[in-house]
Amino acid sequence: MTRRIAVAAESPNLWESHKRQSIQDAVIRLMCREGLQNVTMERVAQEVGIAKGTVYLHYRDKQQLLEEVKDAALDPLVERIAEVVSASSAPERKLLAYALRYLTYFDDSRDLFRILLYERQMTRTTSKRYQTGRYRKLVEFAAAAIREGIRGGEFRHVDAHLVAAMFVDSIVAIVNQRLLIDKPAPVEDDAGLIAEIFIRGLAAESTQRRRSAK
Amino acid sequence: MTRRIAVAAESPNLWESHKRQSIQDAVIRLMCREGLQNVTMERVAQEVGIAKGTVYLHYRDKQQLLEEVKDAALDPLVERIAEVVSASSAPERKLLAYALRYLTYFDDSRDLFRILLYERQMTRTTSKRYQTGRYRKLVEFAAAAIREGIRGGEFRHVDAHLVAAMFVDSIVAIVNQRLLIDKPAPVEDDAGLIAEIFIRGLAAESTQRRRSAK
Amino acid sequence: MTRRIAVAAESPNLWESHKRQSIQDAVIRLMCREGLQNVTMERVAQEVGIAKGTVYLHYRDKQQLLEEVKDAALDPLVERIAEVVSASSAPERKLLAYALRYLTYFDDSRDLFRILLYERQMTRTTSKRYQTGRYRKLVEFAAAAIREGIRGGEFRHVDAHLVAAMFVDSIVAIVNQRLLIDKPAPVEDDAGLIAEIFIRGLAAESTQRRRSAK
Amino acid sequence: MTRRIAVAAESPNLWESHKRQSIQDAVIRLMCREGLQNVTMERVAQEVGIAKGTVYLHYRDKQQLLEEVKDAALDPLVERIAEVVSASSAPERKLLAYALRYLTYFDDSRDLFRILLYERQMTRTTSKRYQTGRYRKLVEFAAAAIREGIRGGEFRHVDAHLVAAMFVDSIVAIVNQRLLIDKPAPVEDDAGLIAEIFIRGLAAESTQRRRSAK
DNA sequence: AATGAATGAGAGTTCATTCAT
DNA sequence: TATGAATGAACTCTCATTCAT
Repeated sequence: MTRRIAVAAESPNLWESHKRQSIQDAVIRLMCREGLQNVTMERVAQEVGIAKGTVYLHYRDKQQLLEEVKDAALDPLVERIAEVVSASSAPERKLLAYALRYLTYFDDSRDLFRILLYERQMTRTTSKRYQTGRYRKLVEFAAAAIREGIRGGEFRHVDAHLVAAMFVDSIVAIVNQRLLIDKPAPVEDDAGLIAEIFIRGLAAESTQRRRSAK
Repeated sequence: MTRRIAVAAESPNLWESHKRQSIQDAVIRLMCREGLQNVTMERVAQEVGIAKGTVYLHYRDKQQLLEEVKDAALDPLVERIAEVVSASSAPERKLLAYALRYLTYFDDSRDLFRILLYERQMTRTTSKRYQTGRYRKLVEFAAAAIREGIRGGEFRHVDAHLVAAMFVDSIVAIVNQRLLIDKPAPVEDDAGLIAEIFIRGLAAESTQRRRSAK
Repeated sequence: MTRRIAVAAESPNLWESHKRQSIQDAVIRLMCREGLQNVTMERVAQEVGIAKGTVYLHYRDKQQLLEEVKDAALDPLVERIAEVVSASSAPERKLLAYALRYLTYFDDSRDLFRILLYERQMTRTTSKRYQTGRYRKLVEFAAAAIREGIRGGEFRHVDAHLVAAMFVDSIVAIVNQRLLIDKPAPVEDDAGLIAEIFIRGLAAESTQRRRSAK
Repeated sequence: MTRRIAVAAESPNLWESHKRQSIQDAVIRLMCREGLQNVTMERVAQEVGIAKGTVYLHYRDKQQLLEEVKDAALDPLVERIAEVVSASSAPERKLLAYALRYLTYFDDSRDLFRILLYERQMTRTTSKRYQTGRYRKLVEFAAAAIREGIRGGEFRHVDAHLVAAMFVDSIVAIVNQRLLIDKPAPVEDDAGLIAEIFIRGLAAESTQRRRSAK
């Protein structure tokens, strides 16, 4: 998993950054191994092998730590999705690429994201950022692609935002299903399924005809 | 809302059942009014008007209470959805009815379900039951309808279970969007949108042609 | 030391009151024995022989506990002084009685009051109540007596409030001196000294003459 | 404000002395600006612009630092009062001069002295030194003047030490009142008031007559 | 059956002090 | 001499759970 923290060229900050990293890693290990409930500052410190007070040298309080862990884990996803949407490909390709990247990203570290996204305290902790932030962004990215399709005549006139939410959560549903299955299909297949359902589901009449005429 | 507690044939247990009911109601009132965070055993007892210790006469511990509240709130949904799927209508109608009932159900008491389903502690509490239980059932119901459509030739050959998961979480996505919007569209509209996306998305080539020829 | 807590006629409140009393007593014992610094909730509970959590059953937080200890210790003083001032005796007698009661009151439990009044945390804790409250009241009582004397012609025209403050703190000074001395003089003597200094110090010219003519 | 630290004849210690000075200044700035509560070793070091550990090179611990700050701030007062008392003027003039210098001294930097003298932690910190030290000295100075007056026949036979304590705390009372008032009277007026009360209060019968005959 | 006072482990947080560099 | 990261004990407060009545 790639976690990126703003690291200026200064060397001491690099070191500081390493330590924050260790703490964040400990949080994640703890989350995955013992559940969010057991992520106490004491345990975190213990896990890193430092004193409880030392954690407070790097993070103002627990909430800040948790937020940063979440951000570090999810921001790259948002960025990667943003790339997809700002590309110049057709809306249909965008939806496909969107689903593909999403699935790929989560496939890398399933457990972590399940906790990060679906454990309550995490949601609480960052609810504001999340609701107005990441999730909303992800939905908006999808909505943008859909609107583009509508404008271009490929898609029917639908409430793009609503369908975008469906699209995003459909991906999440697949992420979850993949978590439950021992040997899930290749991400490409599942991404293809999602994209196809929505592309067809959204297809304008004319497109449908063309499609069916193919 | 119909809530059923395992009641053996004994008559005095009816009284017991009443009391459990009061406690559960108190939990729900508290959840909606003050948030899950403030659902402490103390407050629950206070709300019912009994002593804290008395709650433990009816529930082993807090977790059991919370689980039962969740079950009581969500089981009726599962039942109502089950009815839809076991009807003899066409798969397309079933998906529509499914989405409609789901949305309607949640629309009735938004706050409660938001907490019940998306607050972390609730998820934690019942995560096992949920994953192997209710959610799975709901997905299976949708999958059944989809398989039916596939067998009947109306739907393409897809992984019914996967698409069913997408379908269910798409509804959840809409439920969530409706929670964020002040004046959401009529449930019928949103249910229609969901159903249409998936029906079209799933439509077999032949069906597509027929549809587009309409 | 008499501490009085509003005790209604109800019996359970009496019991509750007893327990609060025990806790307050423990606080006082701790203060005197080991200093305010060692008055932690843990130690207090230990001293009473109860659990830390139990203290919080009776007091919202530490501050409330400390405030109540202070109030319980000092309110009676204020009441007793209030009696003196509202009597119908001559201003001179009032000042004497004032000093006497003050000294007597503190003489009963020296250590306690030293801490209560002069330890910083106590001042902090209750600073608002104190500054606008008890101390101000005590000063105002003395000021009232002085104003009365001014109106009656016995005292010169002075800033009654300022002199009252001097009067009160002079008493405190004597209280403190008594705390430092092994065998202090009888309170009556010291009270007499204070009263005489201020009565003479305030005496109007005419009064002075009369006095000196005696 | 002149602060003098015991500096032996060694020259390198001059430098040491400078650094202690900076630290003490920082403490005072911090006290006045943000309150005693925020005087942590961290903040002190920050304020000086040195590392926290460096502070411990100059002061054994926090308590020692605070004590020295207090000493440095109050010793000059004691010295100035000492001058007054050792002068050759009449006892009445001495009391007036005493009060005047005292008030003037505190009037210069009210906030600092309020904290230094009345914040709990400071009192705690230096209570022993204070009681047997500075305060005692101040009282003794006043007592000396009073005894002088008694010997000279101007004052009545009273317990000089006790009245001296009253005198000093009366001044403190006025200092405090001045701190609470927006626009206090000129120090001369208040000093005059104090001195007059005590001079008259102490006046021997003969003196009283002379006075009233004026 | 019902009570509710008592418990006590454990949470997050602060800060004076130390010590390897 | 100076650093400042690290420490860890101590603090206040919460709350699920127990148990004598």
